Amino acid sequence: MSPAAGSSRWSPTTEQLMILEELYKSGIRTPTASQIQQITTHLSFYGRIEGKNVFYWFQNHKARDRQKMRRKLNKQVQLQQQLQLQQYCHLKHNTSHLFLAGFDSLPESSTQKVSFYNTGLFSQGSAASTPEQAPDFTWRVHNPQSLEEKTEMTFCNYGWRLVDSGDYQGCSCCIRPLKTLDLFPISAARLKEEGTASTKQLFHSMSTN
Amino acid sequence: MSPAAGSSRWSPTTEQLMILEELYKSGIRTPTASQIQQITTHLSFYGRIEGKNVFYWFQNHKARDRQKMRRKLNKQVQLQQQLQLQQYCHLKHNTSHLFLAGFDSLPESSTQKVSFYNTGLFSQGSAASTPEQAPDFTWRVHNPQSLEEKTEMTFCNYGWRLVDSGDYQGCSCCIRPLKTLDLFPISAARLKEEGTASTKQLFHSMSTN
DNA sequence: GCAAATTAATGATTTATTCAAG
DNA sequence: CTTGAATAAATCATTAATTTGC
Repeated sequence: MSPAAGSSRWSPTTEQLMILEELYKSGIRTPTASQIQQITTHLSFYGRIEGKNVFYWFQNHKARDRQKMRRKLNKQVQLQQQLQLQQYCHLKHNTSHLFLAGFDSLPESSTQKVSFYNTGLFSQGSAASTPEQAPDFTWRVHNPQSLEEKTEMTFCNYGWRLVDSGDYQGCSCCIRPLKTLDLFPISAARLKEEGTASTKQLFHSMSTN
Repeated sequence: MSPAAGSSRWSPTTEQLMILEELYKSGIRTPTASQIQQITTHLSFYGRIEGKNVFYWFQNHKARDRQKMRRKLNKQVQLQQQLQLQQYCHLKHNTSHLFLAGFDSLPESSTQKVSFYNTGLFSQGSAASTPEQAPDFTWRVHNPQSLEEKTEMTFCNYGWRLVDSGDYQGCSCCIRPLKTLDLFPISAARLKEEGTASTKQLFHSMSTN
């Protein structure tokens, strides 16, 4: 690619990335238009950047973070399920003279719900974000006092005018009510990616031991 | 709400709506930023309107149109399935001395694919759109010659500057390759809304005849 | 070492879903 | 119930890592 002409898509410099991650860690998830503008302005010191880049970065980072967490949770739950299954099979083995043949559904907790936003990753963040090795990144974004203020714009779509509302108002994600997601009966799309091993699979993995 | 202060959300005037629908019928689905700007400008003659209103209108209209069509298609297919099922059952009845008991899957075509964009609703539109009762709507949007030009922006997100590229370039939806959707093995989300009746349901509906 | 070829990350777009005003 | 607005999920597309054969 031509070096100066800029390639077709933005790729963040190391510093830009560090700052963005710092902001994310500090609790920002869906920055308002004015937040985006300020962030863009500050980051443009380290290289070419537009508002939409910042917007997309947060959107993608949030989504992929969630995705990562889901996968992790599912792994845990799968392990737990396997354990339960083994216990169950053990019981079954010890009492095989009483009942026979396989079973198709896990005994309990298959439809257990887990609070998604309560897992700590989405914590308020106002507590710390100690700038350990943060370089010349000195502008703070959290303004705990104004957490009550409703953010006038949380999504930044076509043609929104940037409304300068002074300083940052903290992350909007902290205000909205917590959501709970079904952990187990998951949409087909999710199943595609992090499909919780079916009982059949579990059986298979066990039989090969 | 206060009358003059503007209610919380835009509600299109009759004329604005008519024009928007005319544009939609003419083939526009995902207008570019410049298209949005021009449309907005023209529509603002009939009442207060912003670019994002136009943007959202097309997005929603397209989505709900598709949804409507899906429902219609599914109804058709369900009927067809029912017919097939009845035929099958008839055959089954006439040969019931040969095989026994119920079946769980439809005999054929359960995984048939159907071209979604080929159903006519998404037709090119350059052919007609005769302005039947279109009032003072005189500005054309289709420019068949420049269909080859790639639209530089198809989605209009945060902070995109409106790039004035002269006139309209025709709808981008006409350029992209046709997509085919699985008609039958459908995502859970779709199933929720327009769930094609399961064999069980079909049986039930038949048994109540 | 070093490109061509694969694969993994991730920026950008589109589609689906949800919320809420009227 | 309809529909404007907003968000989340899925998908596309390009770039960076990484591997592989020389």
